[in-house]
Amino acid sequence: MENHRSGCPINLMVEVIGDKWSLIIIRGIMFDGKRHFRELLNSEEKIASNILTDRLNMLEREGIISKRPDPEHKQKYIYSLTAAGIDLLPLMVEIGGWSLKHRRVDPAKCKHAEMLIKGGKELQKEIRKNLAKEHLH
Amino acid sequence: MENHRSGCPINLMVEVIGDKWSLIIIRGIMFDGKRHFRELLNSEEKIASNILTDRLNMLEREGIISKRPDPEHKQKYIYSLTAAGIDLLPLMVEIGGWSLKHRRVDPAKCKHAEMLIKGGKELQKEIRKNLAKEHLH
DNA sequence: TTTTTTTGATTGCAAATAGCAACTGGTTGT
DNA sequence: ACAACCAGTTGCTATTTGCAATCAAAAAAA
Repeated sequence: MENHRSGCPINLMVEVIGDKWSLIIIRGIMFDGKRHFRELLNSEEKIASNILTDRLNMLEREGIISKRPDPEHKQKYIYSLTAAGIDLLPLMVEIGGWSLKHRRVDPAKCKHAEMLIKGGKELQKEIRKNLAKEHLH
Repeated sequence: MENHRSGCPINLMVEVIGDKWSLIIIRGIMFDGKRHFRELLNSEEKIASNILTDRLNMLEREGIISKRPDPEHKQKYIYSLTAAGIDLLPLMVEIGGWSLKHRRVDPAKCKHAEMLIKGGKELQKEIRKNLAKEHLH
């Protein structure tokens, strides 16, 4: 049985991705085309391998990502976004926009964010379509 | 000096509100009209008073909320959203929308979220205006 | 075939964070 | 005077994170 602090929408989201790593992992899969454990491990923020293992399992259990064996490489797994994971796109865009406005971001690290803000809803729909094609198998 | 894991917009947001409580506190101030320590302490999720103290100080230091003495009550403080805090409104709406769609929310706890989704951009602008009036002193 | 490298993890331990209950000095209403 | 209330602190335990070393299986190189 699941035991939640409350059934409030904000809280239920926070209980899942309210930590220091989940959104970093989702960012890697969603925007950086990272699909393998090792690629995610090499993020700039230097996530530890045990934490990465833990979060990938959690995100899979929560229905945000899915995992399947890589047919091209017997010891690799391919991590994909589920429909729920892809639906986090607008949220990621909002986060990017807010940080762009209110944090001292590194301009070199904002290509995706700037493009997504400027591209508006149409670009977002385009990216959404691509994500669906590449992730929903 | 500030030491960040990276200058990426997603990461800089996660470093601030990537925990189990910050967004719960912001929700209380933004949607439930909570302006005093005691009101925030009585959230359904039962935040501990030391954590609340810590997060309020952090959110103030990060420029998301501000704090001033309550003129009507010498031992109370009034917590307000800053402009950056108010700019989190679209993010909160996205979170609500996502949870409404992908989590098993408690219908009784979704009045705000449902209203904000259905109300669209116009309602959001209206609420934004009210927040500005009540919080930016 | 043997060796080396790479894969997604696991382990052990220190440090940081969260959770919990009791408590504080000061303020307020009666 | 006094009980209730205020934001916040303290002391303690439990859980989570950070970090480095390590693992067996599979793949690549020799």
